[in-house]
This record gives sequence, structure tokens and C-alpha cells, in this order.
Amino acid sequence: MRGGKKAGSTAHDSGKVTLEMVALAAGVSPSTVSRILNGTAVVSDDKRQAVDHAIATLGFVPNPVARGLAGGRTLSVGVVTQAIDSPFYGAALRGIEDELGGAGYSPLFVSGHWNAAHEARCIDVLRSRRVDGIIVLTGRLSDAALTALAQSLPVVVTGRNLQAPSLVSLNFDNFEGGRLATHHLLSLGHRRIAFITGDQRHPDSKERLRGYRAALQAAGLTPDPALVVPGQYTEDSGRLAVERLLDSRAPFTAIFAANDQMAFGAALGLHRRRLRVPQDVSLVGFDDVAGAMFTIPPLSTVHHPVVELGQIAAKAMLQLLAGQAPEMALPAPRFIVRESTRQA
Amino acid sequence: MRGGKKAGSTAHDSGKVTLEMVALAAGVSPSTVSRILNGTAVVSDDKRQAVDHAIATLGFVPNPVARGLAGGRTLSVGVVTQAIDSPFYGAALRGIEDELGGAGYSPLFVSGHWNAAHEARCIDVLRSRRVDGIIVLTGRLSDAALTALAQSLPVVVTGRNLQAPSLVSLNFDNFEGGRLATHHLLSLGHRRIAFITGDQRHPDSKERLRGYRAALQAAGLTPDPALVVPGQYTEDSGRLAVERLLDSRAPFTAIFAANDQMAFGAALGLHRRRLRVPQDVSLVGFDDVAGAMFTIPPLSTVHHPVVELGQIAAKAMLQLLAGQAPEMALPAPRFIVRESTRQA
DNA sequence: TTACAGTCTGAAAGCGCTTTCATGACGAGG
DNA sequence: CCTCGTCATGAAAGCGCTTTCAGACTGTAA
Repeated sequence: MRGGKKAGSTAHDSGKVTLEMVALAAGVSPSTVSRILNGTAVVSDDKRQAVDHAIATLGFVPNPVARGLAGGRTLSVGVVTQAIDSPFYGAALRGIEDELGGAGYSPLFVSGHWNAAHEARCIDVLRSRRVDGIIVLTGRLSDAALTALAQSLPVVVTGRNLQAPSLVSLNFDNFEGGRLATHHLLSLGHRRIAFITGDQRHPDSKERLRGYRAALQAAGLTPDPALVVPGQYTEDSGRLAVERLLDSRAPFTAIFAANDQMAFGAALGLHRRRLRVPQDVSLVGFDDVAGAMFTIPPLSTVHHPVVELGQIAAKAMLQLLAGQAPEMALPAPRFIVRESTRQA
Repeated sequence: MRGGKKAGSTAHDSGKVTLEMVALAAGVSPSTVSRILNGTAVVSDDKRQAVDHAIATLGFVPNPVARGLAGGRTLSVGVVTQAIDSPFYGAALRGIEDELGGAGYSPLFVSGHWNAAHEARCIDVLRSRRVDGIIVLTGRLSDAALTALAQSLPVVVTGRNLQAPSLVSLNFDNFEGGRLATHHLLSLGHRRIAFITGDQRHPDSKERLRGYRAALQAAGLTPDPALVVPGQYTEDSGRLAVERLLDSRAPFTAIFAANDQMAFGAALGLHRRRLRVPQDVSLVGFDDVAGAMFTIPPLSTVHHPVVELGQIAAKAMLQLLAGQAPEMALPAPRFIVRESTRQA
């Protein structure tokens, strides 16, 4: 019904020109046009030119839907994210979109909402839509499930260390990041450093905590369990963590939050108790989300190259799709010193 | 090649069960199965049950790609956003995703990057992918282009007032929002209120400015052009605007930034000049993005129901797709008083 | 000259579904 | 008892593309 209407809506109405019409105009068979389009076989130069010309004059754009049905490839890749609204994932999606778009692929975003079952359902949707590959940003799925998935589809997954055919896993060095942040605080003379964890089930969170402990131990200090308080990676959980910390009366001069959002919340929590950052308490975050540069004071944090992460994941997917075995590495963590920390 | 591998990767391998197999198992023709699936025609009860049963036991999931080719409908709707990473758009996308997903539709997100040409290209991509409809979040396209687009596809657009068949436009009352924010400041006794504009080409921005002026005039004040400084809707442009304002030596006691991100930047700019919010300068923003609640001090701002905006846009699209003419309205703006403002 | 790889190209068979179109069955009206 | 709508159903023709298969040449070895 719709869509079959008269053409001419957009400049180039990608509408009704079909491969068959191109073939007719160029005086060749549809097969030949297809072959030229896909570079599937050698075609004589004159025919190729005739076809190229016909495509140009007719303004032919291949129909991805038909392609998908016939060839199995849809030129789309599924992206499983946890929350499409979230400074962190947003940036990653942007990187993915940029990179994929350049290669003619379209991303199909779905949000798993931090829920393994929902995530599995999302993946089913993606599969039913015949995506050519799937990029999983962190997520709750088991390693086994992902490996299994990779048997039928190229998969790129972040935040894991997995080895499997047609699966590439990209892991940011969260341990080192945690170590760096803690080290920065130590180097400023802080000895009582509190840590607000992220969601405990999350591997990133555990690694960051491990880095924190390792740095303390390397400095000859014994990590004090009383200074480790749980958070959920949300602003409010950061605020709550600070309250708990303060109420526990365990002394501390610095706080390391496992992500920036919790650091923001923590800053507010401190503010409410009349504690100033950095005069009374030094504060560091993790991720370096867009807003970290504009808080008061600007937040010192571990830079997590999220846009790049997205780009690299997309590049890896593209290579996988091209039948290659990508060798990709993420940039190393860097600590960004801004104004939320000072000498103890 | 791929995808045709052995089944059993995911619990329900949405893979290789086709409508034809269902028909065979149920002892009916494919047409009948299709009719039942789509409710296209009346089917006798016994056949319907046989088919339902076959679908259940085989775990049949219709292939959207084939559906798209045959029927013209792809059960996907294109969403043109400006920046997928952005607290504002992220929230809207979330609303859209939630609403669309519930109805079996999948969103296809593309970023226009505030560029009319790029936006037009994105729309071509969406059209070539045969989306059933397009939701345009603000954007730079001309009204004429959108109306034309609506001739071939249902369109929902935000931030405009357009009248056209199979086009619904959802407009938040930015004027009223601007008025409310300014009014709040006035009611606190502020008389010299600066305004940081958004991107000037943006209708939202103009409306908010108009609201600001209207409120001043309603209070018997003459808007002072020296107090209106341009911004670009980014944090840094807000910071810069404050610098300019301060350098101009025009006196003011309050700032109204046309969005929260600029308000954040403005707060930092004030902080750099040793001015405290709200003791020295009151500050209000616009949008009430997720972070506004966690700045120091928490930002008083106009609540823009963005998630709802997304949901409503998606609902409207769904109705349009169902052949109805939706009558939708956005919630009215509300001013949220937090802690960034005080008596002059 | 005949035969046989090796190239390029076209015909045709799908991919999995929707949608006419045609058919057979069935009850109503004459 | 025969004809004519009605209604549920099946057969078949696509949707626009990819891909297999076979045919038509070319060139070369026998």
C-alpha cells in the first residue's frame, strides 16, 4: 500500500528502481548486475561500464531487505547495550555508529537493562532480524552463552576475556585503571582511601576493586574493609555510599568511586555534610564521561576511551564479517588529573 | 553460508523453522498460516487451533526480512536523532525503544549530527531499509522536506508545529518553559537576569528566549540585550558565555541557561571567577536532564519530560501505522525548584 | 580438425512470506 | 432441481535480490 506511492519525495527517491531495471537499461542480465554490485565474479569492462552508467542515471540503490532474504546478509549488526541513555553507553554507541555507518552497515540497538533474561530475548530479536553479527557491550550473559552464540554469528564482546572462533573480546584494563587512580591518591599522601564499588556482579567492578587493593598493598598498606562500601554505578548509590561511610565514622581523606556517576553522587553527599572537595576530601572517579570535566570542581578520573572502544568493537566486527581474524587492542588507561584531588 | 549452521545456539533458535513447515505440520496451506498470523481473513476454528499448535511446538518465529520483502512492512521504524550520546536524546531514545519494543517494532537509530545534509542522507538510509515510519527528533530539515516525506511514509516529528496528512508533530511548550524559569527568578526578586541562548537556528532556542522576554515584560521590565549571550547548547559554550558576560561588566544577579548542559558550564565559569551559586548568582537551566539533580548545588530547572516525549512519539507512530489519526499532547512544562536559586 | 580446459554470461531457482485469484462447498431463492 | 452469491481455503505469482548451473565462446593442446 504505502511506499508504493508516487516517487519524488526525497531528492533521490531510493524508491522504485530495481536491479532488474538496471539490467534492462544496461542490456545485461540481472545476474551480471548483481555480480558487479558484489564483486562476486569477473565481468568484462564494457558491461561493467554500461551497468555503472545505468546505475548512476537511474539512481539505483539496492534494496537491503531483498538482499537480506536472498543472500542471508542484511548489512546490519546488532548491538546489545545495557541502557541506551547513560553517558557511558551513549558514547560507545556513537563510536559504533560512526564506524559501522562508514562501511554501509547499520546498527540495531537494543537495551538489555542489566538483565540476563531480557538480554537473551534481545538477542533473539536481533537474530530473527537476521543481523550479520552482534556486538555485546558488557552485559550479563554467561561466557558459555556468548561462545555458543558465536557459533552461529560473529560476535564482539567487551568487558571479558574469551577465546573462541569468530568471537573477539575486547577488555579494558580495569585493574590497571583502579591501580592508577589509587596510586594517584597515594602519591598525594592519602593513606585512608575509601572505595565505592560498582555493581558487584559486574566484572569491571571487581577488577577496579582489585586494582585499588593492589595499589594499597604495593604501598605497604593493608586495605581496610571498612573503607570499601558498595554502590550500583548510579549517582544516587554514590551519594548513599558516602552517607554510610560517614555514618560508620571510619576516618578517610579520599574517596575513589568505581565510576564517575557515583563520584558525582558522592560529591553531593559530601556537600550535604559540609565537606568540601578537595579541601576536606579528595575524590576520584572512573570512566571520564563527558560531564566529568564540568563538575565543580572538575573531576580527576581514569580516562576510559569509550568512543574509541565503540569504534574498535565495530572495526573488529567489520573484520570478522570480512572473514578475517582481527587483532585489536584497547588503549591503556590514563589517569586525568583535574581539580578534585589535593595533597593530604 | 553463515546462519545456515547447525541450530541450537540459543534456547529458542529462531532459526530455520519456516511458515511452510508450520503449514505442513498443521495440514493447511501456507496462505492459511499467513492469514492467521496477520489476522487478514477469517479462518475456521479447527484450522486455527491446528496452526497455533504447530507454531508452538515448532517454535516458529516469522522472518521479518521475508515479511518486509513480501508485504512491504518491516516492523521497524527509523529514528533520526541528533546525537545518540547526549543526555537529552538518550532519554528520548529510551522512551521510544520501550514503547516500540512492546509492539514488536524495532527502532533503527541514526544520528544527524545537527546537519541538514547529513540528516537527509540518514533518511535515505532509513528509506532504503524500508522502515515503516520515521520519527524525527527536532532536526534541521525544512518543514517542506518533512511534509514531503510524510507523503510516502508516516512521520512523527518533535519540536515543530506542522499540519499534514500522516504526519504528527509534537511540540513541547518551550515558550511557557522559558516563561516559567524566568518567572521563578523574578519572584525571588531578581531583576537583572542574564540569558544564555541555545543554538540560534534552533526553534526551541528561540521559543525559550521569547518566553524569557515575555516574562520580563509581564513584570514591567525591559529586556536588556546586553544580558542575552549566545551559546551552542554545549557545556563549554555555557562556560564561555559566562566569561563573556562577566567581561562585559553588565551587572546581573541571575542566569537562565537555555539548557542544563550550558547551565553546568556556566556554573563552572562562575566558580572559576570565585562566584558562588546561589549565594552570588542564581542559576537555572532547562530540560532537567538526569545529571541536574546531582550537581553542586542541585540545579533548579524546567522539567522537560523527555522519556515521555519519546514514548508519546512512539505511541503516535504506532497509531499512525495502524491507520489512525493520533491526538497526542505533551505534558505541560513544570519548574523544578532545587538549590541553585535564592532570594536576590 | 577435434577435443578440452578456462572465461564470461544468462536462465532460472530460490530466500520466506504476502496477496491476489480461482475453486469448491454450501445454503438461499426461484 | 438448478442457478447464484458467500465464504473458507488453496494454488500460485510475486517482492528484489543472490547464486547455482549450464551454455557460449575463446584459446590451446593433440
